[in-house]
Amino acid sequence: MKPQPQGPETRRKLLDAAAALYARNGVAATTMRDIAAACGINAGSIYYHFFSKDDITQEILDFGISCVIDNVTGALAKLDPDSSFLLRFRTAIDSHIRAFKEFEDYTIAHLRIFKQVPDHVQERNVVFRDRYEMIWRELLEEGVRAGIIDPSVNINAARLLLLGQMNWTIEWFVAGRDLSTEELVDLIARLFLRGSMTSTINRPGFSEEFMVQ
Amino acid sequence: MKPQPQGPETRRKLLDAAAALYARNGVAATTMRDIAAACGINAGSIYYHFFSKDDITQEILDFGISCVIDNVTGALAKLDPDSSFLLRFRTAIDSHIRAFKEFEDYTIAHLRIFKQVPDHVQERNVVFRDRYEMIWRELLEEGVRAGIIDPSVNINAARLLLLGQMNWTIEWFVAGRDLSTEELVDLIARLFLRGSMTSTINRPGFSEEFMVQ
DNA sequence: GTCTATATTCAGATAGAC
DNA sequence: GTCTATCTGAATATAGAC
Repeated sequence: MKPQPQGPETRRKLLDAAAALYARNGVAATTMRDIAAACGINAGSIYYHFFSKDDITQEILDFGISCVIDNVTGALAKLDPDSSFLLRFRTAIDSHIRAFKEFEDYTIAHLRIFKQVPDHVQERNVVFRDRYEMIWRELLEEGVRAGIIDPSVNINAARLLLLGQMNWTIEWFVAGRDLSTEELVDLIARLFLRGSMTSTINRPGFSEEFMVQ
Repeated sequence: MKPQPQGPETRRKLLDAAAALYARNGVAATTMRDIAAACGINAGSIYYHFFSKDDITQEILDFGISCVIDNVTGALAKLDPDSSFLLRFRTAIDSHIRAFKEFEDYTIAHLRIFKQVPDHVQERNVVFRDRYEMIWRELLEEGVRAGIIDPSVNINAARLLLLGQMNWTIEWFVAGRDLSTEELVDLIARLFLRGSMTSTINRPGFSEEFMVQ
């Protein structure tokens, strides 16, 4: 079953509407009246479903990351237990990008508003963020153990660069416009693993010469 | 001379204060009273220097990208005219990352608030954004012509991935904490050009096998 | 479970004194 | 060039009817 925020119909419609508005305009610029209007009810009625605006914000942030965790974890779990690191890596990228698309109002809201919400809301959400980082930390360590990723690479920084690159795709990627989702996933995996150089240049030994100032 | 927003002292102090507040809290959550208080004046006095809040926002967005353009353009111009693509590429990354740090209130504000400002403010700012993308477009095309970047790589998408990766560093990179700026720049250049694989695996021919599902 | 009505606070912006 | 004072609209949240 497709994951979704908890609760009855109207409550979920309110969250969906709020997520879309947050993603587009930010939290402070989104009013309770806007959220209510998008669901055809009045602002006062929201308070039957939620304690406060922060309460709504919290739920959107939490779902915006946990839906990605579930999608990536699920995709990796479905793989053959002894599938290669390369397949697992590509699967993780693929399920990350597809989750961002499938739940885009929540995931975009999550990324765009995180730094602009009250501290106590951020703090509760960090638990999810840490859990997600751990998935990627373990995956990259697996790549090092498998002899694929060079141990000389700072994999903490590399992980943050990789995730940042994927997160930023929400700002420009529109599936099927110039690029299919599959092509995007392939390119991200390729750049991270093999880079962009031609095969003839990208040979053992070149690493020592190529960065000399 | 270090670039900075135009105008007399108080005006610049107001912009500096507004940029810092925008970067931290977003536009809508930043009040004219907040900005004024950070400069030790009253809210009404701001209107001697600016027409409106949007006027301030526009100037912060425009400077937040033009300072990066100036820094990168300047760094590339200082290079020997026949320096290698590899040096020019690393220099561009280096000057981008350093400009983001040097003008961080403006650059972070730019990236965080862009999608949340009125359309007419965004539209005026897009001129600068396009100019910056052009610098990188030409640089990557130069890499293809030099035989360094594989022509099979979609360089439009690769450019957006690279810039996105660098932009996202504002969310996690603190110079000197786990990583120096130079190490970050090296890693970004390395991953984009050579990837993360070990030299023994990353040989010609491997490209055909490694991505099979 | 949603309504109307409203209390309270605070936003952006203006006017005119100094 | 900055001040004080204030207009006007709009925000979150509450209360009680239905």
